Amino acid sequence: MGLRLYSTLSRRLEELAGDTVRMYVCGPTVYDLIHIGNARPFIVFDALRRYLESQGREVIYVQNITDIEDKIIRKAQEEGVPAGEIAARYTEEYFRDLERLGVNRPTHSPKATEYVPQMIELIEKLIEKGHAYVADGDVYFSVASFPEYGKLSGKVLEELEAGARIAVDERKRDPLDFALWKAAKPGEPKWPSPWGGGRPGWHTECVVMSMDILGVPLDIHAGGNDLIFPHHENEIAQAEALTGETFARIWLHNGMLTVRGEKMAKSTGNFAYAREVVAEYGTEAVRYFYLTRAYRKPLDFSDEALREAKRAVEGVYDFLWTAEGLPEEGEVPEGFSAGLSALQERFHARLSEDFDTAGAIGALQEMVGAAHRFRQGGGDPVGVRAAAALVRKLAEPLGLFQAERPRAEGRTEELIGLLIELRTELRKQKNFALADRIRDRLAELGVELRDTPEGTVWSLTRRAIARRPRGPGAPGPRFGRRQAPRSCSALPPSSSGPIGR
RNA sequence: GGCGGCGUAGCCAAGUGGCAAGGCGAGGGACUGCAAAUCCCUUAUUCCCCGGUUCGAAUCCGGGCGCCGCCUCCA
Repeated sequence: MGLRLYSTLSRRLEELAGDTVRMYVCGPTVYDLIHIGNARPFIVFDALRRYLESQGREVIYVQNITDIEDKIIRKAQEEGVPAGEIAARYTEEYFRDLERLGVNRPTHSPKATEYVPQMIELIEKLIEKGHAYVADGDVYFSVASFPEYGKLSGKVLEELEAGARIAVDERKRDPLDFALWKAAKPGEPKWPSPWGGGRPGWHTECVVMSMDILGVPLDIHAGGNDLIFPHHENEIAQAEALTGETFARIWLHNGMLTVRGEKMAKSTGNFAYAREVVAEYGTEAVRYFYLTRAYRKPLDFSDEALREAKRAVEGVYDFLWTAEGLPEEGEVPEGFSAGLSALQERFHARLSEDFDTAGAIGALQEMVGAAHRFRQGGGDPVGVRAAAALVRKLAEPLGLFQAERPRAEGRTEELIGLLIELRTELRKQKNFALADRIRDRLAELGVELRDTPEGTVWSLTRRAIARRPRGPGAPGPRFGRRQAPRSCSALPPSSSGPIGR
């Protein structure tokens, strides 16, 4: 099945063709833990990648690590440690957070510091071609030398220049020119270059690393929509001024995560660390939260929204785990099977049109509902199992609904079985008081009993699975304003699991 | 001011020309000893407003209103 994606560059849907997809997604600057808003592109584009792979395509997925940058240097100075130590620490934490978010590792995770010689080479070529110039140990890209500047963001040079917000730097020939190379100030990390010790500018690394690993043109270049200008515009300018060829065919940009309508950002303090949110609601609730909203639209973060996502995920698991306990013999009636096929088609149709994960998940939910009704109507259990298997298979690329039912450990299962046996006897004797007491006490212990026509079944309760190791009155994560980001060591140890713990 | 986008039920949200998906919540009913789960019914005659195009518009066009993002580091 084909796939059309909305490209920021052309402002329309573009067919993504080819058996191999070369994809580049802007990664983190490793100066602090990522917040939950940062996680949006990681989750969404990871899901896209996995969907493409499920279609049988090969995806080479590159995501950079910006490990040298002003914020890292500032943090290092604050802590009195080398910048490299800060970068190494948060790089490691970043990969841990990806795991917590259920995001697969990129095929390549190049670091900026590993590409300094190549960046210098690129800058030299741009100078040779007259697109860049040296000023006092800095090197700037000359925006005026690239007539197509502004084509991604839709900006017009003259209007940008009229803008009063652009800081005027005496060394620049034009206020819009941007730094390719920054001379080091005393005490700052530096690499040798033809223009003296310094470090590369931010916009250059993505160009060099993507071209080195993937070549040009990229099939997909993706990131948050706050990167459209100037970051991605500047990437295009450098890459295309250098090669004269299209840098990336399709530009994808996700919408921002907001809090009460305002963009979540470190600088405004209205953020929550990704790992805190995962610890509170679980990996899948977070993914479901993101994937049930079109990736290009803004999405408002709140406790309520995450709780809702969590309940929805639990509902699906309830279905899956129940269905998978049903007998396997029998045949799936054709009518029901056809209904499932229609929903499966809808699932793919939705995804193939600008990766509408929300619409696709709607189709999965309908499968769940249809299966419930089928069973209620006396349908063959095998049909219900078939529906469950299909939901699992289709949701796999989305990183949802893959968890197995949690099992009790050791002899616990047998002991629970014994209690159920006794309780069944009590119910026969109409001793409901004692029977209910067993049920209530087990519930307190996190074991939920359900009396069905086929007998009593039990499960570790969704609520118990979700139970947090904190007192009932303890505060949850704070999503309000926060003054200073907390250090990593102040955070609780990592936790993971299919739907929280 | 420029550029881009958004406005669909109590809340979240899909749908971009042909009877308004889905989720969460709420109310009523069935089932149950009671629960839980599930099922059934009810919760948008209508998609921010006003015009226009069309046999037909939430969907296209024009004009408003409101909100947001970018224009500075930013996923």
